[in-house]
Amino acid sequence: MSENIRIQLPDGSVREVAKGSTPLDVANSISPRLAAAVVVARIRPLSEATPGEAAETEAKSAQTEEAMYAGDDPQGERLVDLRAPIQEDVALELLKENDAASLRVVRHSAAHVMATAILELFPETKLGHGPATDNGFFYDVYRETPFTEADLAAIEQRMADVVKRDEPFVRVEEAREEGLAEYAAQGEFMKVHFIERFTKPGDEISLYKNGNFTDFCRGPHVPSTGRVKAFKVMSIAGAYWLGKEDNQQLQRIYGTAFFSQKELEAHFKHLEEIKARDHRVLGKQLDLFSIQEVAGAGLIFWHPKGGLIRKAMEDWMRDECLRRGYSMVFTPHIMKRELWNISGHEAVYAENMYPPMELDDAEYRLKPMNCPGHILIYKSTPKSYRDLPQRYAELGNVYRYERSGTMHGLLRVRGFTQDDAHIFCTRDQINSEIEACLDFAEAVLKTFGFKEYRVELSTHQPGNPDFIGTAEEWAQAEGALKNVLDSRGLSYQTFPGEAAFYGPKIDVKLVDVLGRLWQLSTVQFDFKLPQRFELEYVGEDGERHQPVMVHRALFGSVERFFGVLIEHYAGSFPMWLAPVQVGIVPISNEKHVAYAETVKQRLEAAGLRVELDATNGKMQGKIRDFGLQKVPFILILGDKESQTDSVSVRVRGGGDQGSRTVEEFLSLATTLVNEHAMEL
RNA sequence: GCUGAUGUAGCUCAGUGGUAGAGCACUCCCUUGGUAAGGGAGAGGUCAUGGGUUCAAGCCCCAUCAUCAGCUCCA
Repeated sequence: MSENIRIQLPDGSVREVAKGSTPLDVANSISPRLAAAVVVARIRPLSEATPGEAAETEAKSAQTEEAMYAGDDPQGERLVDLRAPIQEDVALELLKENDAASLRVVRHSAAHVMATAILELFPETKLGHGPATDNGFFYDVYRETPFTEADLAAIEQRMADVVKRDEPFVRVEEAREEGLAEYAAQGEFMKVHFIERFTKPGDEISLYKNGNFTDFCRGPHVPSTGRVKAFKVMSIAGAYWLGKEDNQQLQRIYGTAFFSQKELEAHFKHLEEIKARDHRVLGKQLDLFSIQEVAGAGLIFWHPKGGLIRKAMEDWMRDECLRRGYSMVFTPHIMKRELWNISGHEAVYAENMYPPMELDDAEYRLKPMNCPGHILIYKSTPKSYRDLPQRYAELGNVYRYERSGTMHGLLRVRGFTQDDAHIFCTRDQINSEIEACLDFAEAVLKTFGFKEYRVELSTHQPGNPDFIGTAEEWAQAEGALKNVLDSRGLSYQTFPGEAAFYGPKIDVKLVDVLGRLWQLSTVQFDFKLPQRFELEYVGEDGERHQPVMVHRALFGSVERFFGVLIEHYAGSFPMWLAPVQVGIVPISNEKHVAYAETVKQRLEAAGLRVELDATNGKMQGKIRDFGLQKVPFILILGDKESQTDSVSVRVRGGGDQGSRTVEEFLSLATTLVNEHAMEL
């Protein structure tokens, strides 16, 4: 008895096909060319009332194991193989290669192709999991001996063979216990773990086979290995089994795949672009900063040009703090161990701190945070409710021990400068203060040219002793932060267990020009340190009360912010930040240096940062040098200019702009500086 | 901290056991020019550090340090 089901296509048309037909059948019935182009299908059952938009949460968590293996909501839409029989009325989308979901599928299939190749070449290897990632895919494997570069090349070659064989990916269902037994017999301990974790006794588990290779996998996959047309084995790195440091280490082999060689090449070009923006590379090329082996890892030397940029950043920050009612304070770099006992850092933060140093009869420690210092200032005199809020700001140098191997240019260091502030206020003032902090954070992002950002709320993990304080206190603090976010209408994600040990926090992560996310600003609520230090103020009622604290850093770390700025601008800083704003090139040293000197002086008198190249060389070379240094304006000065009190202007990225009088140029340049203009 | 790779001139890199190389940058000389590289000469290296193997080590072995790609952690 043949039963029919209804297939609704994206254009709204409905087809009746025999129950058990596959997406490929449907594609073939439309056109053979479509059937050849389609990669995977997305279906949504029509029978039940289906939620309109359900797919929102998927992207973010796609890399977690749960998301990789847990079944989709059967009511919602899901991706299926082209050969998966359809058993009910569905809305069907046939996804071709241009669909983002297809790319993930082909990458996942590429991971299987790689695993196939690995097992053919190195049969002793045990498989972990092999998901698609944002940029490609990886497969975690376990093997006693490490893979070498040559092994990777061999794997890549063998993958080409597997692709050439064009083996169909076949989905097979089998009893869970059967699968478990087989994998256990083969010593595939990781597969056994995954099956036990992601399926229940009595379940059918799904396996995907291509040729002789079988993998426990949820799918879907492209129809056959031949569809994995452009791929590359990229690199190898260690990864802990299940992400836990005390577990054994696996070898994670990274690769990437695309539908065409052209896209693969474009991807490598994109990687080149990212590399060209790398702040470590630009920091060297533009002579902004260095890290010196002889001084120690993770410690930054700011060179003169980086120093000028830092000064511009800090000047803006200090002015803005004063304008917003902060006081500037300064606290010592080392303080007695006793202080860190009181603050609780000794108890929960010691492993991130430099070891104590003995001085006279006391032990001192380098500060990893500025809060205790600011607290001591607060405590130094009695406070009345009339004094609150007290907002203490400091560009404080802190030192934290970071494990070797974690450092990364300016972005992850051992010594850095926090634009740190602590606000001591009454409970009534919490909302307005946190709100003001968020407003300040937005001003920072806007001023420095970032248009997009994300807000994250980090809360504690109940029962975890690393978080000091009672459940009530945490509930109150987390409630306060949520209130502010909600009342400001900000959308945010919540991360349980990510709070600082003394209180919950709001993090603002910015999105740079390449769409990358950076953790910078943080606003943290703290009820605990005021208790530990027994802070008080005298209220209107004449009684003693305890203030609460807000910790806030907006650059986060001046070093990290600088690193992000370098990459965001690719070293082409806007006028107000550029270390050299104007480069002057005399056409002939003999004839034009004198005039060039006078122009330089006039520009400098107006506060501009000017460099005159009077070295022996041709003007073309000097223009090139300033160009490579990404100087915003280059002025060419020759006979014509000296006779008319003018300058010939070249603008970064725009070439020759013709002549202006010195006055005209001066007013243009100073306006760009004063307005913090992003464009030249 | 862990896995893998790397460390040679200021920078980018070549150099597979037998007297350390290139380009750029630098110094000097010639050249004095019209919008992204004129020409010539010179100087510059404890081959990351410390051990070891060898008649002989930049090269092979061990350890340490640093860097890179990740894991873990984080501002």
